Amino acid sequence: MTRYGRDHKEATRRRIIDSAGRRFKRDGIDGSGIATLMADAGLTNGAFYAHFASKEDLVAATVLDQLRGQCEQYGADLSGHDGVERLVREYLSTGHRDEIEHGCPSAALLDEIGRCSATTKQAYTEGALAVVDVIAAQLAPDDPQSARGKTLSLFAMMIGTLQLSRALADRALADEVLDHGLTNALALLAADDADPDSRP
Amino acid sequence: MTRYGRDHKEATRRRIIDSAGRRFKRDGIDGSGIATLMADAGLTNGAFYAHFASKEDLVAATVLDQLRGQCEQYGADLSGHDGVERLVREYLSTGHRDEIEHGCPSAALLDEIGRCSATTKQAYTEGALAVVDVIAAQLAPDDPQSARGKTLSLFAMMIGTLQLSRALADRALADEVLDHGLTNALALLAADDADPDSRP
DNA sequence: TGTACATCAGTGAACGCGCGTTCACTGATGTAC
DNA sequence: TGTACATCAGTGAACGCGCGTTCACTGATGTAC
Repeated sequence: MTRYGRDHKEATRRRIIDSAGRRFKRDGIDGSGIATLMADAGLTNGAFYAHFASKEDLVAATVLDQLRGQCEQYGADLSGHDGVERLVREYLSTGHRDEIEHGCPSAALLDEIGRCSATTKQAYTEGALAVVDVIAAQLAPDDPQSARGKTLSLFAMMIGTLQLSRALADRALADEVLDHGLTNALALLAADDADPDSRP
Repeated sequence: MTRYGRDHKEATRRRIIDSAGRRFKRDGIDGSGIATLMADAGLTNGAFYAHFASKEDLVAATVLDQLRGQCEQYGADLSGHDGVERLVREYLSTGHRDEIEHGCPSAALLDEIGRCSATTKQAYTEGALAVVDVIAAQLAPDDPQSARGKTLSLFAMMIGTLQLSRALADRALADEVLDHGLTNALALLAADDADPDSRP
């Protein structure tokens, strides 16, 4: 039927999205041009529009794909008890901070995503909720919805902490940010949040 | 001596930095061109290099200026007891989220700053530390240094929360993120962090 | 089995445009006499 | 007080380049006979 094997084109599209994920996280969305993105995938610029309607279209597809990959990875990492604590420790590590292109897409791109089209923000919303649900399901297997608020805050805190650690020019201070972030993230995790309105 | 008044040029430089702060926060650093930045200040592109050595030079100056402005603003807002709590409530409000160009530069630009030159990251480091110190001094007037870790985490959490709220396409969910973020930020603020190593 | 044809993923040059940067020039101003 | 000159902040056109996008074309493949 198709001359290149049934899913040759689908595989190429996947290859573009995979390498674009790494490139976007490394150089930013605005900082990554079509020619570079295609060269990363071993192709030339002209082939791009056989796979995507526009750069924005690739951005939305890549953001969603990155977050789905994060879901799968976290789903595997979270097995066993203490799963979330291990995840938090891994997230707020110097290794994660220094390997941007293999790390969390939210930490690498969140403020840029806030400036993207509605379509991209919808893709982000869908993907981020899926990530949050994976974590919440581990925190409260009986009622994941009850843990969503805490999980959203934990997620936001980890993102901000990693970005801050990456933006600081002073290595010792950057490490200190991760350290304190870990302490406070674990405290948030351990906190009893039964009565959120009992503040003075 | 100088024909345009003693500080005419200095005033123009300030005008460029002020409007660049707003433009960068709105459109991103990569998303703001020299011609646009100069037009914002009521000038043409050619005059740019009489004030700055390069775009990076402007970026570094603007980042530092934005953070110093934040210091002054917070210094004023923090007066009186409950100052930090009021600051957190203001920061995690829908008003702050929806007024990016007048808001926190870290929330608008932090992941982009992480990709900037060492010079810009040094400017960011200096400015961010000053902001953190203003808050820490309010939390622990007798020993600000002791509150720095907690303040860094609070700052990171607020940045991540605002970015997340801005990136979500679902208004109700975005508001929920701010709500839970506020609850958990206030909990972090109220927490007794005397023994950070007493985790199970 | 061998040849003619249809398919279509990918090529590479070109489009107009805005980027960061440079530079010869303008023209309003303050100074000197 | 009036004129000639020096200063220099700002202008606007131009530089080469990379951007996102378009399109006529290539050439490897599978199908038909």
